[in-house]
Amino acid sequence: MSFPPRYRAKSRVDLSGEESRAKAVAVATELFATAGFKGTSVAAVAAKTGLSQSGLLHHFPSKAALLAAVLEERDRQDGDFLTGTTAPPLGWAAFDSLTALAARNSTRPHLVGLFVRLAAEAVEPSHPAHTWVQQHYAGIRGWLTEAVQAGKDRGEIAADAPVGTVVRTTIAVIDGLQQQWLLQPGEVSMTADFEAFVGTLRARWSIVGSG
Amino acid sequence: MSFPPRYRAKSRVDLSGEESRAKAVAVATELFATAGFKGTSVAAVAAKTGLSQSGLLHHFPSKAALLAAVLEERDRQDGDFLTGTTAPPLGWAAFDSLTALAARNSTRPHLVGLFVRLAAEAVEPSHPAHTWVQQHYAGIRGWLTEAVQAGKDRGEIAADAPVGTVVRTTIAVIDGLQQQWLLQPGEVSMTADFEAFVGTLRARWSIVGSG
DNA sequence: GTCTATATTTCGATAGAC
DNA sequence: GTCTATCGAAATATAGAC
Repeated sequence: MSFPPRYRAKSRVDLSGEESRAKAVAVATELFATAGFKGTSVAAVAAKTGLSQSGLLHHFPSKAALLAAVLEERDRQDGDFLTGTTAPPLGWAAFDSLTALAARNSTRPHLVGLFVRLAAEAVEPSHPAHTWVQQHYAGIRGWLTEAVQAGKDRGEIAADAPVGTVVRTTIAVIDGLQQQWLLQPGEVSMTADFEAFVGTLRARWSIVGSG
Repeated sequence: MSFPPRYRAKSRVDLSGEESRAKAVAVATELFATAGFKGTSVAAVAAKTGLSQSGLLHHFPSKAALLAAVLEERDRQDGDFLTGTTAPPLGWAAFDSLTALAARNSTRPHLVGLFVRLAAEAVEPSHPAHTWVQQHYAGIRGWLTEAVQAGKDRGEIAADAPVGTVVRTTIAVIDGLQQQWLLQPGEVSMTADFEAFVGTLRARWSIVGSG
């Protein structure tokens, strides 16, 4: 038999509290992904977490703070994939990494839904996720731009390939396929379609013998 | 000097009422485009229209009915462009029509924002615009699929071109470029980027001498 | 056709007990 | 850390006068 909570040593981490918080973030991710930020109430997150509304707001001072925690967690899960500590892939290898990312996302509809919903909502500068969305796009744009430029430098990608257009179009394909995938679950393969798109890019801009 | 309204002939169309309704639809389009459906209040639409909330709800029994009117008007403005009475363009000409549509949309941020916002929101089956969004995608998918297939039949597009993938990717590029265009106003040309994308498709799937 | 007034929920957030 | 209770604001929608 263990001591009741109030007799625990002060230095002990309150795991139960941490778990509640983590569960709330997971629940909020799911609800934000399906109903959006505006369309999700704090009460709904609390109920599905198994807390009262006040109990939830003990961990997050406001709804916006809850969103911030959700985005932070998303970045933590996804961040290492493209911008991790390992050297970023360059040239066509970067597109292969994006294909792998598409395959990975195909198993995580919640994170895809979260991004699609928030990217659309947060177009407005006043939206609490606006800065995050802008930074997300700036990040992947910069990452891919460097990869394409490096591909040119090493003679893998044609020197006259329009870097900006290729980068923007590639990002557009990923985003657009996600939208269709969410709308037609099971009928679309983001991975296969993106792979085919990369194939057309290679056919157009590869330097023969290196692609 | 004209008679006061109550003495007008009964059969006369009340233009002032029609105008209020039309203005409300225009205002709602703008607000739905920027703040989304969930994020826009009936009161906000009424205020910007110059009506009281009840005055607005006289024309539309509910907020969902207002949305329906907005979508109907959007379809009316856009419908004739791709699916009009004229014969639909076939083969590569269909992609040129899409380029023209991109150019046209570049002058109408409200309608682009409306679509991007609603397409993301209405992924959920319970959203009042869900059916509309699904029908919109089904429509453009069918339209483009027929065009590509016809391009094959007339020997314009390679017989081994993957129709479904080309169609889905093309739609994805349009949607994705719209998202980036909304997020980076002025820094992106949807038209130029889409045109370049069509160029890569042509380079890959054109039958020499006919593209 | 438009208004004022109001009914009814639901929202985000706070106060204070345990 | 979690709860009950509650506040104030904002939401959709309705009733009835003009």
